[in-house]
Amino acid sequence: MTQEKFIGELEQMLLLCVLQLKADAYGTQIRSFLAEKAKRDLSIGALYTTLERLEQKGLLSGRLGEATAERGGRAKKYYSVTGEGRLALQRSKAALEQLWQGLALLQAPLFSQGGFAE
Amino acid sequence: MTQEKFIGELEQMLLLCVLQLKADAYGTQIRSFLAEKAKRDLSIGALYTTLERLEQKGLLSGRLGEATAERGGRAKKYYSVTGEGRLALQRSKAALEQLWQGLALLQAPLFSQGGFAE
DNA sequence: ATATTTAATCTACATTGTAGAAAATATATA
DNA sequence: TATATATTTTCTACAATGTAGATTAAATAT
Repeated sequence: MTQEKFIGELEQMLLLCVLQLKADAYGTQIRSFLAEKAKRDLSIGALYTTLERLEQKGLLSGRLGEATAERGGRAKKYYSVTGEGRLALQRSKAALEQLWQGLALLQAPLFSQGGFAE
Repeated sequence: MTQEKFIGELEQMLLLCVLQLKADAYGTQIRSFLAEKAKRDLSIGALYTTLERLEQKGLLSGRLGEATAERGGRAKKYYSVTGEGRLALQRSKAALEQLWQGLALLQAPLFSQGGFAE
């Protein structure tokens, strides 16, 4: 298979969250950020499973933080996006941009349900 | 589950292809279009399976064309994006735009990892 | 010690992505 | 009119990604 693989929709989003959160990108933060910005609520399991896979694929790299919690609690695992992760994001973005090119989705036809107009 | 579902990456792309191709959106065309614009090569099976699912979910609607082939062959199945399909696209786009907000991926850090130059 | 808090891991299953062979259906031609 | 050829879709099976909730881990507070 000569073609490079595309990453999934959620994978894309989590990578972006990590980039946005910079030094503060760990599980719970990422989850809140995604919910706030993208209106996408993930279960704990969905979140960590995907982060773990991203790490295994080499698109994210994680390191354990020391216990600097205010009230207590387990150590955080901080993530950052690798070079390969950034490349993957770029590729996805470029592809989507090509496909959106010239489309005016917000126009009238959007609400004309079922027809074939445009 | 109160949250609306997100559609997959490939689903997104196929919906966009159908929009772009307008009156000429059937399997083989869609496949070529995707390959050309997004550099994403799908097998026949991957293509039709996804189109079928999109139809079942009500994001695409399909109708059989009459046999107007030049040389012969089976009738084409033409697709168009439903109102719901357009909504789904908008939602995906909005979410991704939010997450990309302010990121300058092409800057220096992208090339600071081992061997990912472009 | 024991409760409480914060965060990550584990286990299991559903949905989406992928592939290639097979089938359907038309035209061309011997 | 059989048979080859072309075009396109359907079928079957499996891999990767998405999803959830219970459980575990590890810290602080009482």
